[in-house]
Amino acid sequence: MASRAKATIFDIAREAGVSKSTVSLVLQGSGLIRPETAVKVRKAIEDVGYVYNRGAANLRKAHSNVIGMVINDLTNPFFAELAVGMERVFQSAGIVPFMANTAENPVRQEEVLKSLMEQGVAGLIVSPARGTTPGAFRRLEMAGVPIVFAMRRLPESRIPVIAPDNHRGAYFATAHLIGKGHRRLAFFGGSSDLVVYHERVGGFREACETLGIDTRDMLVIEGETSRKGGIACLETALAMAEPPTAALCFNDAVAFGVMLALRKRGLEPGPDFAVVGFDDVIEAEHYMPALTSVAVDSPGLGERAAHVMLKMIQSGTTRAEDHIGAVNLVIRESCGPDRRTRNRAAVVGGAA
Amino acid sequence: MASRAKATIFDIAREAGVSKSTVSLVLQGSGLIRPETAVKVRKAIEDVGYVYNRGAANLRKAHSNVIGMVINDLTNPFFAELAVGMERVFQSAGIVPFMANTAENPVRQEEVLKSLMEQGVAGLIVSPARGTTPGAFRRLEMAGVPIVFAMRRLPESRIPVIAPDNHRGAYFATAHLIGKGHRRLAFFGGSSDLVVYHERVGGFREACETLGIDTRDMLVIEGETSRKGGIACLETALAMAEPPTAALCFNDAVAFGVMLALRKRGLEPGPDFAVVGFDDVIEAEHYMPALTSVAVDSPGLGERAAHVMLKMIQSGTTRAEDHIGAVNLVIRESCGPDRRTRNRAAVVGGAA
DNA sequence: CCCTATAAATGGAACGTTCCAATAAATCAA
DNA sequence: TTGATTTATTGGAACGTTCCATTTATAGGG
Repeated sequence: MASRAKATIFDIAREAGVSKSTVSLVLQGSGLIRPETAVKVRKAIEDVGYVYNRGAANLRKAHSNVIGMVINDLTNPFFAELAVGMERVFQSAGIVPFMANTAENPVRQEEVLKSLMEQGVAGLIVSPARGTTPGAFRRLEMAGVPIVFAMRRLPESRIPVIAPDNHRGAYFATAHLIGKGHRRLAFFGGSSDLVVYHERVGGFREACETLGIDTRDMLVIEGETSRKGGIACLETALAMAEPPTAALCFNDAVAFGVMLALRKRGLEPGPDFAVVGFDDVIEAEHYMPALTSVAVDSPGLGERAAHVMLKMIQSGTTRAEDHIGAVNLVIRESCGPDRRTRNRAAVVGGAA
Repeated sequence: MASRAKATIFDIAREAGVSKSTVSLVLQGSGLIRPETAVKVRKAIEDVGYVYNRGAANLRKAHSNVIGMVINDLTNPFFAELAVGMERVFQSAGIVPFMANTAENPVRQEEVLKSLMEQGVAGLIVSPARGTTPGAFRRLEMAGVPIVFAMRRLPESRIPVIAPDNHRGAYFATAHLIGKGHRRLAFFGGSSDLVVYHERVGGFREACETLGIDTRDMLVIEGETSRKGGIACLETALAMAEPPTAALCFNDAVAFGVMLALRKRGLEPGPDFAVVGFDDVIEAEHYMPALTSVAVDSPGLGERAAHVMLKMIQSGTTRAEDHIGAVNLVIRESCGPDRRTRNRAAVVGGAA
């Protein structure tokens, strides 16, 4: 019986022979209602095809149960997994989060945030777009909306962050390369407008310095964080007078690009040039050769971010502790000619 | 200056020395307001840190500008791209769509749909989860919410569908294999609870029959639509007395699995066993060997779906034409030992 | 049988907007 | 000057809910 105009609690009330207040109480599962009455009301709800108007409710209720997840790049499986991790915990909390993609575009991000604010979100988990200005979240903060950053942080912000231990991951990976005997190393890809970049390069530098690599033997080449960027980085590096023999890549996409470019030049990734990735996406394991990479557990970080968010909402605060997630260097076949570990994946590292 | 209680149009009105109605008009960009007044109001809006309450507005306005996109699997880049295509269109229409992931779970999907309805969506684009029951969208339809299916359809539904020409794509791919001289062919992966599966298998069958392949020489093996599924299919096939020499795979993930399993057995994908994928995800091009696959242009389909949705909303209808998108067989290196086309990508086909 | 305590149900105001009808001010034609 | 017309602005009701303060019914104690 689809009536054109949508039914309200008044229609249900009439149908069930009670008052609108009673219907409201039933809707909220209040124990104040006599069970038989509740049954009667629920039947009426079913009969008239009623759909709850959350907008109207929120008008009165102070806060909504809507949580927004703002992701910088959904086509990157890495971030998609982050989103999925968050969804999992919200689901079990009975909340349906809304996702929006910013496609690494700060302007787009602005629109998305505005829209979510207007929608009256109870909280926001954000993986900020590259180039986000420090003031982008001012309005949200002013409005007292709880915010959590995931995977990425902003330079000078007091908003809590859930992110992997980039520094340590880069350190482990670099140490691994040095342990394989490499003495001239490169860091490929990424750009300095990302805090993550500085953390990873920082880990790379610290490992080099600590383990006795000369400053002139460490090479940092910025580039796109994509296959294309990886290809470009390798070209640049190999064009040098004294090229590096190994590279830590900003992420796995860059690493795939590097391997592709090596092949194109007739070089074999691994024996001829060692490459390590970062993020450990699913493809890393299935690549030829399988890519050694720093695993960051993005679904786990997503879950963590969601938990922090729920706690913030529950306690009505806008502050929370940062959380730096453990990383693991997953050793596969792409780095160094060490035949002992060839064809066998091993795990070392494991940060606090 | 962030006042704890959020500002309303009344606060702005007081601040600017006008009435709430004037503020409302300014907010809607009405031309009825004297420009100087509008300026004054806009300044007040800025000063008090006002955020528009869309929920309250929708209460009055009949319909919201919220559009929901319900995706069955966001970690699959194929569907993520679909979503991105849709977003692009909505963005340029000034709409921020909300995405939700159902993770191929009909129960989850039910929750998501309910939540979106309560939120008062103006329209819904859905890639339904596997195993969705025919009645899952009844309430939405009753409520008169415009719905479009993308990529997937439901068996007996009158909801408009935007999907690739699966039948023709499978036909082209199969014809290509037969053209390479293969005479015993398999279809790998997928399961019959998906309409897409029947379309693709249908195309495969038709090509075989039309081009003179004996029925006993065409093999259909169901399986998971993942790498793992592909591996399993190949094992099954090669264990047969008279194994096939080529396979069309349900999607690229299955194809990757098949290639992996071939390698593990010391066989070279291409020369030793031809494999064709479906969907043409980005990795297909970069794989070793590069995968021949049926390209379906998912962002394009997403855009199309979004356009159809906008038109439905605009015209207040709940009906629209189906749209079957063109497909292209992108020939790379993974099928058949034909050296002439080796290392060169070529495009054939191109459906209406 | 009355008074009080408890349980169940209810009416009204409020939430922040939009939109219509109405008013006030300014302009114009005669 | 007067009435008609146009231009800007405004108050009030309505949207669908929640929640508080009441009311009504039911039971218990003396």
